[in-house]
Amino acid sequence: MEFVGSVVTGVATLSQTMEDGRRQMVGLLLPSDFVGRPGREYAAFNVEATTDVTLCKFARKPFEKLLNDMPHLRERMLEMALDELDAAREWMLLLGRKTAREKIASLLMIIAKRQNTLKPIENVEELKFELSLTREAMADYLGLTLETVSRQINALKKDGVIELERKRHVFVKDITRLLNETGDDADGGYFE
Amino acid sequence: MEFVGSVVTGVATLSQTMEDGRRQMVGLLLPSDFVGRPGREYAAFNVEATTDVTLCKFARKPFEKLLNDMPHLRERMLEMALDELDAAREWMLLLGRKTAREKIASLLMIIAKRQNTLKPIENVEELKFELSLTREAMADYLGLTLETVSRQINALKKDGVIELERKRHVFVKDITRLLNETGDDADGGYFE
DNA sequence: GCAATAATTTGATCCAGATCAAGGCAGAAC
DNA sequence: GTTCTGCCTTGATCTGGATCAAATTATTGC
Repeated sequence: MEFVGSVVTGVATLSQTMEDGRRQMVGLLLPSDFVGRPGREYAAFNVEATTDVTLCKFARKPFEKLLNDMPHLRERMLEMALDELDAAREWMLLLGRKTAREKIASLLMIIAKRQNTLKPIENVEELKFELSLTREAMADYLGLTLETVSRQINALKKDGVIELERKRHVFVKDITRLLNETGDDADGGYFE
Repeated sequence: MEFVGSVVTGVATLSQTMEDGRRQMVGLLLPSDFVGRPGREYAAFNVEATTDVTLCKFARKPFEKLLNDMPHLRERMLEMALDELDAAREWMLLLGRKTAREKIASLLMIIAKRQNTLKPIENVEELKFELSLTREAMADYLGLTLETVSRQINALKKDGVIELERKRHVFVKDITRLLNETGDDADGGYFE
C-alpha cells in the first residue's frame, strides 16, 4: 500500500476472499473513484483491474502530508468516504434481502447510472451500455453463482426488460421497467 | 436530521426497509459509535433503539461549524468513517457468502469483541456476554429469518460451542472454537 | 484461416434456508 | 395467583438458488 490514487479510465474491483475460495466483491471502482486508504499501511481488500485501467497515482506519504496542509482536501475525502459508506449500506440490503432477479436489475441500474452522468437518468428514455464485467465477476459482486447470473440475465431478456448484443452490450428500452425489477422504492437511490 | 451525536450507553440499530417489509440492518450502534451524518439534511437509514439508550447529542449546524474550526475533529471523523466502511465491507462478505452458522458465529464474535475492549480477545480464555438483540433483530442483521437464527443458535449450543442462560446470556468457554465457526481466517479481522 | 482457450448457456438434480404452522415459556399487568 | 403479550423454539414442507455436468459460443494466438 505505497500508493493512493483515483481511477481515470477502465474498471477495477475491490474484493475479499475466504480461505476456501469463496469471494465477495465489496466495491466497483469506476472512473473518478478513489483507490487506497490514507492513514493505513496495509490493504484490507484485493484490488483487481477487470479492463485496462489508467490510474492517477500519488505516493501515500506525501499525500498524507498534503491532507494536513489542505483542509479542503480532507473535507472532500470525508465526503467521499461517507458517500461510499452509504453505497456500501445500500449494497448490504441487496446482499441480505434481494432475490437473484432484483440483484441483477439493481446491478444493471447502477452501471447504467454510472455510465450516464450527463443527465439525470429519469429523463433518459432508452439507454445502451457496456457491461465490463464477466458473469463470474457479477456473481461475486451479487453473492450469487455465475450460472444464476446467466439465467437471470436471460430471463430479463426473455421478458423484454433488456436486450443483449454480443453478451456484453446491454440495451434498455424502458428504464422504468428495469427500475421496477430492482425492488427499490421508485424515488429512492437511483434518482438523485 | 437535526442532530448528530454519539452513543453513551445502550444499543441501537441502523436499518433499511423495502416497500414490502423486507428489512436489513446496516449498522449496529454500540457505546462510542457516532450517529448521524454531518453535511446531509436527510437521514438515509432508520435508527432504532433496541435497549434504553443514552446519547450525547449535538445540533448538526453548530457541529458542522465546529468541524471547520477544528481540523483534528475532521481528521477523527474521516478515520471513523473509513473504519465503518471497512466494517461494512466485512459485513458484505458475511451477507453474500457465509452460511447461516458462520453468520451467527460471526455476529457473536463481533458482539463479544465489542463488549470486551479491556484486553485483546485472543488473551481471553472464556467470555460471558449479554445478547441485547431479539432473534428477529439478529435475523434482520444477518439476512436470515428468525427461525433460522433460533435453529443455528441452538445448534451451536448443542455442539458445545456456546452455552445459553435465559436465552439472552451467552457464555463462551473456548473462543478459538467459536472463531473457527466464523469461516474467517484465524488471524484476520477479530484479532487486531 | 484454425486451433486453443475463456466465457457463457443450458439442463438435471440437490439442499440450505425459507415458509407455514403450532406450541412453549417468561416477564408484565392485573 | 391468572391472563396477557412478546419472544423463542420446534416440526413439516417447500423452493430459490446452488451444484454438477455438458454443450455452445466468443475471443485470442498462431
